[in-house]
Amino acid sequence: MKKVNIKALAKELNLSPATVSKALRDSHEISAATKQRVLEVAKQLNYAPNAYASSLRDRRSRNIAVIIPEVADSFFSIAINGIEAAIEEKDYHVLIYLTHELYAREQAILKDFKSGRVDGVLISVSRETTDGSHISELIAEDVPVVFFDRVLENVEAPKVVTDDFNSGYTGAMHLLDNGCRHIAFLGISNSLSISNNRMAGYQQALKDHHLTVSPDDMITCTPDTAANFTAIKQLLAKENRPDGIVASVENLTNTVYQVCNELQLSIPQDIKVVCFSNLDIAAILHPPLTTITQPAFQIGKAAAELLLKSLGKKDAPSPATQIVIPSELIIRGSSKRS
Amino acid sequence: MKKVNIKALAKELNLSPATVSKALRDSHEISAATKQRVLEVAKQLNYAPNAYASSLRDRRSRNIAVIIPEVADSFFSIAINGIEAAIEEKDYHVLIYLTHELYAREQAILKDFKSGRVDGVLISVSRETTDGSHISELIAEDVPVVFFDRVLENVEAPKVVTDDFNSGYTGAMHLLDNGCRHIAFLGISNSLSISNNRMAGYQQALKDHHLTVSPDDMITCTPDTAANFTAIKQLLAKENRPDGIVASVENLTNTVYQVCNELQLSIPQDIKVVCFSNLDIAAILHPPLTTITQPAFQIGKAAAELLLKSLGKKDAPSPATQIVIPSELIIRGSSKRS
DNA sequence: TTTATTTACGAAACCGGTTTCGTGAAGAAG
DNA sequence: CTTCTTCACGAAACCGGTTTCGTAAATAAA
Repeated sequence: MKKVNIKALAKELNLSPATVSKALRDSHEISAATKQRVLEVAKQLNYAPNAYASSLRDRRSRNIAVIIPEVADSFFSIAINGIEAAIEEKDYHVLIYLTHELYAREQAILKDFKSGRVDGVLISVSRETTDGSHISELIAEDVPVVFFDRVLENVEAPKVVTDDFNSGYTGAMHLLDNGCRHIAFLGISNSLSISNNRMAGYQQALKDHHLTVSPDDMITCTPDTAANFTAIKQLLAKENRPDGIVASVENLTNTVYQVCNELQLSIPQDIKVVCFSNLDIAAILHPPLTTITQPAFQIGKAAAELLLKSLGKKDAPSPATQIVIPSELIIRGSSKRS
Repeated sequence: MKKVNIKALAKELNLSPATVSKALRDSHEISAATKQRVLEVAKQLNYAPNAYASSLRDRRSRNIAVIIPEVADSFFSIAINGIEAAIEEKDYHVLIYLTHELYAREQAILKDFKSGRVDGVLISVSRETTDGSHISELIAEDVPVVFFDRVLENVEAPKVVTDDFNSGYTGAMHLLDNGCRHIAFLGISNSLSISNNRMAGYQQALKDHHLTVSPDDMITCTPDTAANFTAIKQLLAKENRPDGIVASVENLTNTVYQVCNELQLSIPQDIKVVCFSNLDIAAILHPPLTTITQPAFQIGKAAAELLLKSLGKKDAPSPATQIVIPSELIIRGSSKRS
């Protein structure tokens, strides 16, 4: 089968490409009879308009990009569903891009978007990202950007986040209430807002309990699982080891449990654990994991809705817009009072 | 900042767009001095070529599509990494599309690809997909397609799969060897090759042990978790309930464990469980889950490599190409002999 | 010195739709 | 019967790069 374009279609119909185009777009200038003829033959010939030609002419692609660090994290996979739910039927395509937590890749992806490849961007930045100039540049080129979850505070764009400070506070407070007196915090970055805010909440909880915050108890984890294992093991093997852990991302769960296993520390007797996580199987872990569950779907949806508004150009949200959707502490066995 | 296109750039340089274009593409017809000038001014003006214009002219987009049912499944999220690893540096973009297990959506996505939006497609079909005409039509339009994991046998296109029959056989055999005599199978579709092949392997294992295969013990699960819960609960609440379960996809793990929990059946004493899964946290479940782990990364990578070859048009793989990469049984607590 | 070749660049066509503008014909208004 | 609209459609420009082809100038070969 050959490529049947609008010209071929027009020839078949003995009409001009202009007329065919208008008929397909249901223009009022075309008679009902002609429209029907065109539609019929188009279907019969299996005509599919070239998306790039339209994009070129319209100067818009009807594509929006979702940039996330990784897809193997239930927060992001659920957030994507929220995004798609908002975009649904809006005649936009959702393109998913993964940075694999690499700043260089994030830069490269955004750079490519300056060319008009997408009409808007939803982004959750990588762990490595500290500088937001690549994002600001994109915004300067009139490509609307909306942050979700992992935001850069100093870039002027709408943001949708959860209440990271409160969540960190609540998580640590929960452990304190259950008897912990020496709590460690596992972050994923020194620059990332979510990590810092969650840590700040954790610190505040300690302070409110008149406990000192020790830098040794705050570890910054990396995407390297083996390295995290070593670091956490070192932390928990210390003489004066923590009796509680607040882990700031889902992917640390496995490592924490493995280390405890290896060190023969039993959860929650020896050490209690709270983890930011959206995994539904948290409930069937050994022991079931107490989680701070983020409203992933709602965050994705809200962010997409903001972006759609920005695209509408009608009532574009202010760059200062910040939507905060609270997380929920779900108490399970891993933090049970002994 | 305005959109700076090649014309504006040419004007700034006092050159023609043709010359600028050639300079940017490092054509031999352009002098080194001019090339450098162009490059400098292009960078200075922040010039980014319009991807759609190039695609239109070249009649290729340098995009490839990955179509999967869901991203919240570690098989697929890992497979994506494999795909990206193969595509890396090949100057192609990877676009991820989700069908959410809906045939209608799969059709809609593929239909859109007839327009030349992507140069090739990697697909793992939805549960609902039985008819492959939407895929055949795409192939007929000269868009190369490669199946991975969830393939349609009767569509002529290269395929990359794991040894589903053997895996089902091995999983069931493992349970039988550990004392099970009444094993149930949880599938996800009556038409999907992976589900059927895994089930066939399971059946063969039973036959080899001279056990009868009962239709009542083979459940077809849906994307509806609640419904699955009910069905599995019904199965396990029967008087003559199974003493072993082979679950054909990762997402069933949670439900199976939850049902056992609710029915107070302990794993593995009362019932042993094997599940197809790539979850690394299988090891920290309660009890640790025996899995059949698919080579997700390798499958993704191999599929992408086949597609790249198809795009090359040089040594395109035969449509009959079928690569089989074996899965691995990882024995853990959930199937331990009592 | 003449001819052949190479070099470096520009004009214009092209990819495939969309849209503006113009026009002939039919129908309505005067 | 004339004038004004409305209707239905086509020619051509356009979106932004890329490529073919042509050409003037510079250089090399004869």
